[in-house]
This record gives sequence, C-alpha cells and structure tokens, in this order.
Amino acid sequence: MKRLLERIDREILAAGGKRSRSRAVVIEGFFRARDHVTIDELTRSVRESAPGIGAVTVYRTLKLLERLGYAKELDFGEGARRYESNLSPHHDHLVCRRCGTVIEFEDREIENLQVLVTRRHGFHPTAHRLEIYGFCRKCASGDSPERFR
Amino acid sequence: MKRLLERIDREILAAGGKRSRSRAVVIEGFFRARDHVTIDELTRSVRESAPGIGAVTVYRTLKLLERLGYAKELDFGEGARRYESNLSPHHDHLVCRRCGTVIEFEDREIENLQVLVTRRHGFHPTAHRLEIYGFCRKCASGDSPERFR
DNA sequence: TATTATTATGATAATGAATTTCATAATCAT
DNA sequence: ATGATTATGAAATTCATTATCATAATAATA
Repeated sequence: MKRLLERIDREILAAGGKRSRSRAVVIEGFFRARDHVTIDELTRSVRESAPGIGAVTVYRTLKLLERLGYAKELDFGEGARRYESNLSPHHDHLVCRRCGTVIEFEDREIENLQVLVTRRHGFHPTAHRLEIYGFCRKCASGDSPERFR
Repeated sequence: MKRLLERIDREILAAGGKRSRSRAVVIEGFFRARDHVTIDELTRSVRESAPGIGAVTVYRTLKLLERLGYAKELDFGEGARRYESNLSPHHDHLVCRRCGTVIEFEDREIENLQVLVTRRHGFHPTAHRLEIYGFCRKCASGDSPERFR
C-alpha cells in the first residue's frame, strides 16, 4: 500500500501536479475503502479522520485517479457513480437488486465472443461494460416470493 | 402501427388510465422516431407537430411505456437517458464514441455464458446490460489516428 | 531559507437531467 | 350533462456533478 501511494505521488508530480495533504488522505481512503464506493460514501468515511475535506476534492481526486489509471468509474444505474480501484485485472459485475452486493466475475470466453461480435460489424472496441442484475444467493433464497419486484 | 397504438390505448384504459391527446402524440412520435432517442430529442421532434407538449409529459409517457413493457431505458453514459422501443427481441449495443452510431447485436452464445456465470455464483439474473464502446467502421477508417482519444 | 510561481482547496454557485407540485384541463363513467 | 378521476404543463425542487474564485498549500527559484 505504501509503495502504491508513493508511486501515485511520483506520477502526480511527473504530471505537473502537487502532493497535497487532502489529496493524499482521499487517495489512501479510496484504497482502504470497500470497492465500488460512491463519492458520498467515500467523503463520509474520509471525513471521519479529516473532517475538513470538501466533497469537491473527493470528486476531483477520483477523476485524477481515473486519468492516471488507478480507478474506474462504474454506473449501476443508481443515480450516483461508483468507483473501484483498477489494480485487479478486468472483470464484470453481478449486482444484487435487493441488498446491493456486487460480485465480480471474469469470463475469458465472453470476452472473446465480444471481440468476434465487434469484428463482424467492423467495429473497433475500446471498452465495454457488462452488468448482470438480479438477486444474490442470500436474497434469492428468502421465503417470501413477493420480495422480488 | 395503428394496431399497436390501439393495443397500447386499450392497456392504458385497462390499467385505469385515460387516453389523452398529448400522450397519444408522444407515443406515436416515439415509435416513429429513430431508436435510442433522448427525451430532449423526442420532445423537440414531437413539438414540431404539437408545439404545446411539455417535456414533463414526454418523461411521464416514456415511463408509462416502460411500465407497460413497450419501451426500454438505455444509458450510454452520456448524462441523459435514451429510450428504445421494446418490440424487437432482446439485443445489446455497440456504441460509437465518435459519431454516436448505435449498432444492435444479438449473440445467443454470450447470453448462454452469462447464465452459466450467474449459476456459478448462485445468482438469479433478471436483466443485464452489455455495451461495447469504440469506433464504428466509418469512424475507425479515418486517416488521422489522433481522432482516437 | 525567503521568494515567487503554480497548483490545490473548499465554500458557494451554477448546471442539467429528472421528478414533484399544483392549479387547470381533459377524459371517462354515470 | 354531471361528477369523479386522471393528465397536463409551467414552475419549483431535487440531486449529482462541475465551475468559479478567493485563499491556502506546495514546489521551484534565487
């Protein structure tokens, strides 16, 4: 973790940025936080140790991390973006509509088929998003079927 | 088209709704419009023939069509939702980052693999979204490579 | 180390899509 | 026609995100 933060610091400097206290706090908070955080969630958690941090700084810092390739924007259609760290290899998401749990999965075969699809259409892919919505094991095993809506 | 509009009218009535002029205009406009329209786009186009229509009515009418199963909400990360008619069978989208063209595709094999993935995680899928972003054939064949950003 | 130049911060305002409110109008059932 | 209900549309509201701007912090220079 220390090495990571130092590396990011160096990249920020190299890009003409400065290392500020607030930014460092947000960055460390982001990597410590659970994955798929909301700006709001991260702001709250970061403010517990550093109450002065403005939400705007959190927005800006995550945009910065995204530019540097350390964070990825997610959108599960909730109205607010989420961010995940981009350290682990590419994966897609199963999103539970009831409890909000997010399960990550990776399927090489699906990825390959996607490439074939784009090829058939002369399309040059640069990114994709695949999310499967539904109910996780726990939520699906509830007794009352009407919980599904 | 006429049959479709009549059928929708009947369903609205059956659900306790009323058939209003504005709503009829919006619904017909929606099915005549090109697919993947924005609320704003549809509002403009509808207002050409019926200038009085309020944007709110367009919002409400599309929500209604979605509830009835005739429209699907899309989100290509542009900040504004898009809607497509839900008459054709399920499909996913290739979205060109340059010209905005949307190519629809359907791949049974990908769908099957998705089911297998969810099964592995004890997850009960109810919906999914798969979008591949990149450049369509025309935009990719441009001479200047720096158009890719 | 002191100075200067640049970047970052954070409070507030602005933006923009989507929703709510509410008085009025249209539509349906009697 | 009448009454009851639903729909409309303008304006206000909400909420996430971005822009503004004066101040503060940081880096580079002397």
